Amino acid sequence: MSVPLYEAKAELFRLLGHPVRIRVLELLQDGPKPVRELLAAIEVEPTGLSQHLAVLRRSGLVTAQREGTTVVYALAGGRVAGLLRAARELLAEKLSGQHELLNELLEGGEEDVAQDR
Amino acid sequence: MSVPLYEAKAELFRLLGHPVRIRVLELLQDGPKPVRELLAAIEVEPTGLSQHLAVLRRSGLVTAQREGTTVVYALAGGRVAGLLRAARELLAEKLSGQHELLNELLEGGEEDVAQDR
DNA sequence: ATCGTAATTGCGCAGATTCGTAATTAATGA
DNA sequence: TCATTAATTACGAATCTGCGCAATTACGAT
Repeated sequence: MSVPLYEAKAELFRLLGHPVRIRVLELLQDGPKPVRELLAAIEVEPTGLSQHLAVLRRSGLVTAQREGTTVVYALAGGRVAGLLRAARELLAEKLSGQHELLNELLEGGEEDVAQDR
Repeated sequence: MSVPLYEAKAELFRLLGHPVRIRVLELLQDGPKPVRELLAAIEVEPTGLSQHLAVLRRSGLVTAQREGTTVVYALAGGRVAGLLRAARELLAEKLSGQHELLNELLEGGEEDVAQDR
């Protein structure tokens, strides 16, 4: 195999590492949408959106289809939603962890938390 | 909330978007490991590894603990593995999709694939 | 205290990403 | 054909990331 698996994985994550692209994917979870609609929902300029859509298209995460004067985008494959869900769960875990930590601090406990530094 | 959720999600993905960091997380899935061991497994220089470990530490994805002369890293929370698995599945889907496409092309079918440009 | 090893940090440079402006393509209607 | 709107691409400037080298911290042994 010419490209190690972990490189492909890193590449995938790197592609997802932008707010606009995340929002696009989330919006597309509810079904295909024309660019115009994405544009209305995501605070970004047309040219910027196009560029991010191009990234997602090239990577094969979404598909584009011309319909008359507009272009309709859709998720390519069902696994994208699963990945986004996993990310959401991880974030939830992390934030709740911080919440617990905050409580411990407020209660004035002395337990060492031993992290960072 | 000061930071929109989709920004946090994008940030999370961005953190994962590097081969070395992916490999570290994968290795840590089998349990905590000292830096020395990661270093032996990952083809990267000590200073580079440290920098990537620092990124993962700051983001709270891993924890570090000093044990005498070495430092032991571990995954912080079980959801990281789930995220990596989701990524693996997505990649598998994508690659198998390409495989099917290849077959269609070899069979000389005329069906339009309508993707990218 | 000094040395040696493990690991991290500071810093400068090369390369990649992102964003905006301007130019381009595609389709539709006058 | 010409004008208009939707969407994309080209390109340059500003910014961010990753990497290597040198310096630093932390710990244990002599």
